Amino acid sequence: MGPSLDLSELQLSIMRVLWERREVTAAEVHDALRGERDLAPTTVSTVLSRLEKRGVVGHRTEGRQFIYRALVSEGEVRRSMVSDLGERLFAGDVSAFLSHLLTERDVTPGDLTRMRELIDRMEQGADGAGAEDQTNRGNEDRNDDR
Amino acid sequence: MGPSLDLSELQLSIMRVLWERREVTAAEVHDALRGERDLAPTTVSTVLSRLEKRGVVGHRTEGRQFIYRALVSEGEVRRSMVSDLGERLFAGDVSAFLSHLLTERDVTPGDLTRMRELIDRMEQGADGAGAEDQTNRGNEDRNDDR
DNA sequence: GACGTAAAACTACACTCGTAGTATTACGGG
DNA sequence: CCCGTAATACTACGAGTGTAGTTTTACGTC
Repeated sequence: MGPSLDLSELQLSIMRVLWERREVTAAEVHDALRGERDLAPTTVSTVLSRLEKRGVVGHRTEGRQFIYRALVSEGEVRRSMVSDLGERLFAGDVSAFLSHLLTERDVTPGDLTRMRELIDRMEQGADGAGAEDQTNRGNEDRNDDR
Repeated sequence: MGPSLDLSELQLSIMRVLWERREVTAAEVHDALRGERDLAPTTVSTVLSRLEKRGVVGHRTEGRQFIYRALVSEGEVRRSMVSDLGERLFAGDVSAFLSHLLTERDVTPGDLTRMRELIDRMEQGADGAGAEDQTNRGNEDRNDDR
C-alpha cells in the first residue's frame, strides 16, 4: 500500500518546494530553502535521494542534472500523517480528536463560526466537495487527492 | 520547557500502561502489553530507561525493584504532539486542521452533532471547562493538565 | 555462608535522520 | 584531447529507536 508517508520536518520542507514548483533540481531546492534552513547543498541531495528510495519523489535526468518531482501529493501526506496521529493518540476516534483540537488549542471565535458552517454543509450535501475554500488560506493544495 | 514529548508508538504503548496504573514495575508493564505487543522483558526495561533519561518517566526503588511512574500526563503528550503536527502540516492554522479532520476522515453524523454542541458550548462559556465528557469515551484522561 | 534466581545494568546491532565532507564522473571549452 | 567545474555518488558520524542478549548484583533460602 504505497510508501510510508510519515515525513520529518526537514523532509516536509523539501517536499513543500517540490509541491509548489512541479519540477526542481536539487540546487533549486537548496536555495528555495535558503533563509528558512541553511543547509549544505549535499545535504539536500542526500535527503532527496533517501526520499526517492522511499518512493516519495522521483526524478528524470536532463543532461547531467536530476529533475525531481513529488510522487505523492501534499493532501496524501496530510491525510496519512493526521490519520496516523489520530490512530496513535485517539485510537482512531475522530470526534475525540476534533474535540481535543477545539478545547485544547487557541481557537478564535472566527474559527468556531467557520467550523459551524462546515458542519452545516457536511450535514446537507453528503458529498464533501467544495469545502476547501477560505479555510485553506495560505496552504496551496492543488494536485491533491489520490 | 520540559522534555520533548514526541513519543513513538512503542513508547506510547508503554506510557499508556503507566497512565492507567499510576505505578508499575517493568515486569508489570511487560505483561500488560502481552498480546498487543510481544516483547522481551529487557526490551521494556530498555525503553523505560530511555524514557527516564528523557525525563518522561521517573522511578523509585522498592527493595530490588523499580517502581515507575509517568512524569507527564497523557493530556500533555496529546497537546504537544497534536500541536507539533498542526505546526508541521498546517502552519499552526487550527481551522485548517479542523477542516481537514472534518472533510478527510470518516465523520459520522453523530460526530457532527457532538461537534456542533461543543462549538455552542465554547461560544457561550468562554471557560472551556466541562467539555470532556462523552467525547472522550474510552480514553481515560484523569491526571490531566499541567 | 554458598547459591540460585530475578532484577537492573551494560552491550549490541541494524536502521533512520540530520548533516555534510570527499570522491567520481562527465560536459563544454580551449 | 585535456582540464576545470559542476553535478551526482559514496562515505561518515552521532543521536534516537526497536529489539534483545549478556553481565553484574543482591535478596532470600537452605
